[in-house]
Amino acid sequence: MRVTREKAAENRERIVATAARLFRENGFDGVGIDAIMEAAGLTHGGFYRHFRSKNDLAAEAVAYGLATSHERQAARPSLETLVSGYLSPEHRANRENGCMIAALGSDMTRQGKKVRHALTATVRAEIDRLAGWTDGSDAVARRRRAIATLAGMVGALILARAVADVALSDEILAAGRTVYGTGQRRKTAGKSRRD
Amino acid sequence: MRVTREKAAENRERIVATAARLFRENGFDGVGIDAIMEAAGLTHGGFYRHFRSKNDLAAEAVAYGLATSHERQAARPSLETLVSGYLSPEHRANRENGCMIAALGSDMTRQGKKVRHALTATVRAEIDRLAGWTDGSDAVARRRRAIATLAGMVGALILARAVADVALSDEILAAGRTVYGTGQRRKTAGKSRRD
DNA sequence: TGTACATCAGTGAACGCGCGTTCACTGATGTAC
DNA sequence: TGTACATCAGTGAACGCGCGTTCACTGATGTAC
Repeated sequence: MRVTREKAAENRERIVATAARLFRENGFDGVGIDAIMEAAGLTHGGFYRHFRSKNDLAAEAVAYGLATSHERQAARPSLETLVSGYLSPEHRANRENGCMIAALGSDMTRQGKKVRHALTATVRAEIDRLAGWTDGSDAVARRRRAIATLAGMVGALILARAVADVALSDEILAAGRTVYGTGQRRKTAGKSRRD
Repeated sequence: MRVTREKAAENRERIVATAARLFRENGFDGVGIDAIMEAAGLTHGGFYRHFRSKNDLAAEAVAYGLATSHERQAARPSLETLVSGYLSPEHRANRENGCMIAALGSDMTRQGKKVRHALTATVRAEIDRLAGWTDGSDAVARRRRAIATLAGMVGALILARAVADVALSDEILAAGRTVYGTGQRRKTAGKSRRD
C-alpha cells in the first residue's frame, strides 16, 4: 500500500495539523496516537514512518500551531481589532483552532527544548508586532507595554475559559478588550494597515 | 494497622496538600496515585479509604491550592508588593508552591465542575481585592482595571515560565511588575494595610 | 476500669485497561537496466 | 517505453509497561457491656 512521495508528505502534514488541533482541545495527555491518526484518516501503525515518538510529534505540532495562529493574527489591521478578535467569545469557544499559548500555556513549561524554543521565537515576534502598534517616543516603554498587553491577552483568555460562570467570563473578555485594546494611544489606522 | 481518627484526618490532609504540590509541578497526568501517596509517607493501597477517585482528589487539591495561595496573597500590604512578589524570579521558580491558576490554568478548562467552581470563587475574590487597591471614582472602571491586572499577572507568569530564554523571561517579569504594580494610581499605604 | 468484639486505616499483591511502540506483511511506487 | 526488482507508506495484530482501581488481610483503635 505504498503511496506517492507527494501523498506521503501530505499525510504527514495532515497528521501534524490534526495533532495541533487535538492537543489544543484535549491537552498533550488527553489524546492518543490512535485518535490522532484516525482523525487524520489513517491507521495508527503507520505513525512511526513519520515520527520518532509522540513527543517528536508534539514538538512539531506546537511549532505548527504557533506559526499558523501567529500568522492569522498578522492579518489584523489594528491593535484594536487584534485584541477584540483575540478576546472574543468565538475565540474563547474555539480552543482547538485558537491561540496555542492560551490553550497549552501552562503545559509548555514541562515540554522539551524544541517546543519551548518555538514558543520563545513566537513570543518575541508577537512582542515586536505589538510594540510597533504601541505609541510613545520611549522605545523601552513601548516594549514594556507590548509585553504587558501580550501577557494580559493570554491571561484573560485563559481565565475566561477556566471560569465556570458565563457572566464573569464575558466580563473578563470585555475588560481585556477595553484595557488592552484601547488602553493605550493608537497609531493612526493608515500607518499600520497592511497591503 | 488502624490509626487514630485524628491521625487519619491528618493523613488525609497531607495527601491533599501533597497532591496540590505535585499536580502544580507535574500536571494532573504527570503524577500518579502511587507517587502522591509515597510522597505523603503512605502506600498507594490506602488511597481509596480517603477518596473515591483520582479525579475527586484533583478537585480537592485544586480547591486547597487555590485557597492557600490566595490566602498567602492576602498578607501583602500593597498592590505593589503583591505584584512584585507574584512576578518575582522566586515565584517563577517555585511552581509547586506558587499560584495554582498559573501552574494549571490551561488545564482547568478540562476539569470537572468542582474544580472550576472553586476557581471561579477564587477569581472573584481576587478581582475584588485588586479592585479595592485600584484608585478612581468610577467603580466600573476600577473593576475593569482589576480584572486586567489579574489577567496580566497570570499571563506574565505563564509566559515567563514557558519561554526558553532567561533574559526574555526576566524582561517579561519586569515589564509586568512595572505596568501592573505601578501602572495605576495607588491608594495610600495606610488605607489598605491590614491589622 | 477491664474485657471482648467490631471497625476500619493502612498494606501489598493483583487485576485490567489504555496507550505508546514494535513487527510481519501488503502492494503500489520508484528505479535500474 | 517496457520489464524486473527494490523500496517503503500504510495496515492491523500484538507486546508490554504504567497506572488507576480492587481486594484479602492486618492489627491497632473504638465501643459495648
